[in-house]
Amino acid sequence: MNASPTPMPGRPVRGSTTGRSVMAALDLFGRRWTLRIIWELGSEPLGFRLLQRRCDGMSSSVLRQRLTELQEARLAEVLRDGSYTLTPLGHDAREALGPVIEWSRRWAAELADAPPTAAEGAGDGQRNRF
Amino acid sequence: MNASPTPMPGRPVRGSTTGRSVMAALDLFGRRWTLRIIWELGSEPLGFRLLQRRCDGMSSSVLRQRLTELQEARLAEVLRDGSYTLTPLGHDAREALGPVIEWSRRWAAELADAPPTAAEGAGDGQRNRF
DNA sequence: TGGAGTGCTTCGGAATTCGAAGCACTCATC
DNA sequence: GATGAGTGCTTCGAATTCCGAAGCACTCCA
Repeated sequence: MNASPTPMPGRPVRGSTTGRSVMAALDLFGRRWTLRIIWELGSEPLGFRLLQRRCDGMSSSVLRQRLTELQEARLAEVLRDGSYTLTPLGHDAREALGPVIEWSRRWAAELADAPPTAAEGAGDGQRNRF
Repeated sequence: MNASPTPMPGRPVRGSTTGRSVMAALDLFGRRWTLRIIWELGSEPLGFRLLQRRCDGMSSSVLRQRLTELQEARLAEVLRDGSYTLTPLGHDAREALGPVIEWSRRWAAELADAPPTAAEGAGDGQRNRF
């Protein structure tokens, strides 16, 4: 498998020596596809290939990696029939994600009428404001 | 600069053809350090170098990239004095992250007494359950 | 006139992600 | 009982992303 161990609370995480649980969570969630997988898995148990399709055909190798991480972190588990689900803890996590989803709607709304025109951080005018 | 454009609601996102705002948000937040930056920036405005230190010395190139993305997404902005803050929208986002932080505590607690022993998804027993 | 500190860029190497291909297997259907 | 379709999962080379040290231009203070 690849490198970087599954972030867990209590011990140092990638790029952090503190080991605070928040940072561990932020690291876990801050990996490509992790949030998405939790989201998709939240509504119903899914088999590997179906889950992959739900995630816009993400690469199987990474999906496998993420699923392993989520299992190690006790957010997901495999059912008898081989499909994946969220554990109670995993469902909690997904619920915790609820406000983020709500926020994204406001975000979309806000960007809708706000002028996306401005030279938004592109190679804009003032370079050094010293 | 690097590739992959800043995810924005309304148009297709990396690995998604739907363009639903939720997916855009999940993509934006699912980039390394993004959540962390929002988190650190939430408490007070920070200059580039200080922010970098707060983020466990993350690489400056990526920090620059993330800050640009966050500005484009209207979550962050630069103050007169050159320091970075969250916009109101950005603060909303951070608040939306609150439950995730709470959850991480429960997560830590749960993993504390749960047996971290089991062969958790490692090359465990049954390979193909067909 | 020096440091010391800042925002930010460059760039080569390391790590992660992608995606197509394939393996082993099950479950119909023929 | 061969065939085809579907499944979970691996492998592996290439593309992308990330890292981190170094450096540039500049400001502020002594």
